[in-house]
Amino acid sequence: MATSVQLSPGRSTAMRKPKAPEANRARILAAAVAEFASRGYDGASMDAIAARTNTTRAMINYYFRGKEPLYLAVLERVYADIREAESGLDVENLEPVEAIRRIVEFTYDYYVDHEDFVRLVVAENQAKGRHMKRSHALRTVNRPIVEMLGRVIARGQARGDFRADADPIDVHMAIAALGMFNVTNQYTFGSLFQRPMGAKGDVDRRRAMVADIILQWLGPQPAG
Amino acid sequence: MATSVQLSPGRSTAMRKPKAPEANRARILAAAVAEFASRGYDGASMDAIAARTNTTRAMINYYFRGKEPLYLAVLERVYADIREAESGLDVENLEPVEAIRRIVEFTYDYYVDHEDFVRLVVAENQAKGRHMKRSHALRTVNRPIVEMLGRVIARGQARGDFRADADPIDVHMAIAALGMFNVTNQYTFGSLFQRPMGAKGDVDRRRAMVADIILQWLGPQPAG
DNA sequence: AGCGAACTTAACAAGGTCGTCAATTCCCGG
DNA sequence: CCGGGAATTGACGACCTTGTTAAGTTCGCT
Repeated sequence: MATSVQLSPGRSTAMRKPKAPEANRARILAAAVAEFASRGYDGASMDAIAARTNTTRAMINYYFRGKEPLYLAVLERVYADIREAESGLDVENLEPVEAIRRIVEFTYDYYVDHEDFVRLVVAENQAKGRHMKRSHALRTVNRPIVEMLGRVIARGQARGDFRADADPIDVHMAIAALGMFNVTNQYTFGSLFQRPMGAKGDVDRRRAMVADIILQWLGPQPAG
Repeated sequence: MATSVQLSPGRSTAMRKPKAPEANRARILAAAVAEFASRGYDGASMDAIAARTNTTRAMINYYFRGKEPLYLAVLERVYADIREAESGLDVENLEPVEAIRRIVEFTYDYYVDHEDFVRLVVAENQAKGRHMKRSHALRTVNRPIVEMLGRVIARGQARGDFRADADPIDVHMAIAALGMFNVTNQYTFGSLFQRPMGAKGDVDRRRAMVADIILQWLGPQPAG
């Protein structure tokens, strides 16, 4: 909408902080995360982001260089966040089965608690990874968690807990698929029998269910 | 005011269409499916749809009543398609384990072969089911497949093939989650180790994998 | 204090989108 | 042949979007 805000010079704006370079940047980025996650790339409006931050569209273009670079910064930000959260996982000292269970539960909870992240990932996939291709940093985000899984699986195989042909990437994919579906498809799927999903659903039960599915599958005996 | 799909009131052999009303309607709808699936609701352009059909935007608004009603018609169309395809599944005469395997394989293949459907479902979920709520027909689309699953699972439980607490909705959710993930997340996930997914991935291997996961989970012994 | 640079604001221009309306063509039945 | 209504066209108006630019403000440093 046409911003027809007329304010006398020296009134309310005078009380504003003199300078806030990095703080403003961070605030804009946070608002952009919310807006892009909520409305997608096309649906998101620079004015809406500006409105969330008490700044103007021109200022956003001053800090970032436009809509697309801002969106890329958003993607890199949320991916960096989950990577850091994953790094806090300490599973090397757990027995393989418990380690897998912890990884599954962490991943499941992270998706439930960070719906913005999930929505951004989905949006980027809907865009066929168009923007992601331009960021080299986003190419290897999944590697740490897969390597962690690989070490745990190898330990489990050495003990005979897991089947010999278990593949870390397949396992990660199954975990992510089952964990994300609750969040991503909660509207079309939840309409079925009014069964709530996502954060409002039966989180505890479903989290245990996903862990059971993965562990049953990883078990030593191949499919009969 | 017959705004909805109202055909000729009586079936008369002599009655003929003045021009090409239904043919154009169908062509517009098909183009709209492709455009909405490709670019999402906001990203889709009515002019682009018109361009795909050698017609004009005004004509689309003549047949349908605007962008949103058209989008709803698209949703109802693709959901009707999958429901009809599912109805062709004949699993009542199969043994429970084989029946589950067939259902999984059908669902998996349908997603791979109908990426448009999957993308539309994802888009609608990203929109928080905004448009879907207005269509009463879309409220019960998942019911047939879940009921089919319920009958198969009940048979399997009676034989002792499946665990007693298996829930059809949970099973359907797991199948859908694993099947959709390949298609929906192929870009962000496929970038990992350049492992192709979706229709270009190792379809046969992954399809069998999903069936194994489901059947292992359904197996009679609970998680040990 | 004064200067340069960072920061902020308001306004503009170009482009794109959608829905509608009056006018026109086309076909069919009388 | 001709009226009438369905089908189709072109054009208009209102709205929203983004990026830029020129002017103003504030700050840090010398």
